[in-house]
Amino acid sequence: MSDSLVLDPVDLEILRLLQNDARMTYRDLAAAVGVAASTCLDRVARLRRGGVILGYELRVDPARLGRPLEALLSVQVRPHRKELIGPFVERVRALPQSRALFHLTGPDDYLVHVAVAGAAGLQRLVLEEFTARREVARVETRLIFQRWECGPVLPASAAESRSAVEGDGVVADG
Amino acid sequence: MSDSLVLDPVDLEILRLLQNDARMTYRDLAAAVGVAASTCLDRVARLRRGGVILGYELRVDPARLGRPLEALLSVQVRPHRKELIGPFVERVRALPQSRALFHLTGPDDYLVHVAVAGAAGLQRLVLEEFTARREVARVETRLIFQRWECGPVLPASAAESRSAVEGDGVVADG
DNA sequence: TGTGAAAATTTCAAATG
DNA sequence: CATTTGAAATTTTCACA
Repeated sequence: MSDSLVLDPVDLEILRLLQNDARMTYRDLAAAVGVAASTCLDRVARLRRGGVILGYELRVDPARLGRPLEALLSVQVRPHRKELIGPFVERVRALPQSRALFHLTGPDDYLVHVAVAGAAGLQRLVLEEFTARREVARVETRLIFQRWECGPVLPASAAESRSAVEGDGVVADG
Repeated sequence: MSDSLVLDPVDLEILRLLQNDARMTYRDLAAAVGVAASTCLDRVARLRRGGVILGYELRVDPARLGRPLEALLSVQVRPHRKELIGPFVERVRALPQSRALFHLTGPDDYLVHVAVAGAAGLQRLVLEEFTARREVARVETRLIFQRWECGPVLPASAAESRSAVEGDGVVADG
């Protein structure tokens, strides 16, 4: 858990490949990266100990499990006090429809990603589990038409972090 | 890819366990579920062929990769035509800061989940990659204070799908 | 679906540069 | 001192009962 964990090109390539397919064998990983399998094992163990790798997840299709409709619920929790938000968070996390929960800046404090069987199930969820609660002041429901995954998470480059108003021009695309 | 894939209790338990730890061995899985390892292998292969299991993901900590700040960008794409949104989607997906992209109902068409090095990097990203684009009419930025994972995705029960206004009472919590 | 054996992989201790 | 080698332990995988 040390905060300074130096990642060399081998680590980065391992992370890139494993984010593409987490079940790649150490043997294949080693061949792709150009080191021995045991070195891959060491590196992955170090990345795990260092907190870079948090775990291995199974990606499932909610639609195939009878949840073809996904939505994002923006929820405003009224008196935003610890005594209320603690139970609220735990209750939302325990809902079988919940996939993820975010605490955000802005007027809508929480965002809940849910997967449901259909519009009726969504209505029921919003009315019974959110609107009906005293601590919930407002719920805004938006359906997810489509979702795209993006590339692997890689270390931020120096250029990404530079301020937009200093350094080289802001919108100079010529 | 057949649409009707019957999932028995063994399948469900395998899905539940694998969503908890996708690297569980078939041997351990078999012991936990109470069937032979080869049966687990068969079931997982069937679930994969059936499209229930989409893949295996590595969960990494963006903060450990120099991206301690995450945000959600609500983006309104102005003339919402195919010729514009195709390139927009692909450009956003290719950004190293992007983690996920959603097409939503509502006034803000797209939601982009990003991970950046800090406020300066976020400002630069919003100004240069979104606001500066002709097709982007509006961007609203909300920071993610915290994120919680929820339980595994499991099949929707009949009760979940029932309409809220028919059947047994709506808010009868007595 | 289970059994058991073969193939492949993971994992580790000792050797290497 | 990280990396590789090579072999042992474990796991995956498959043919057949």
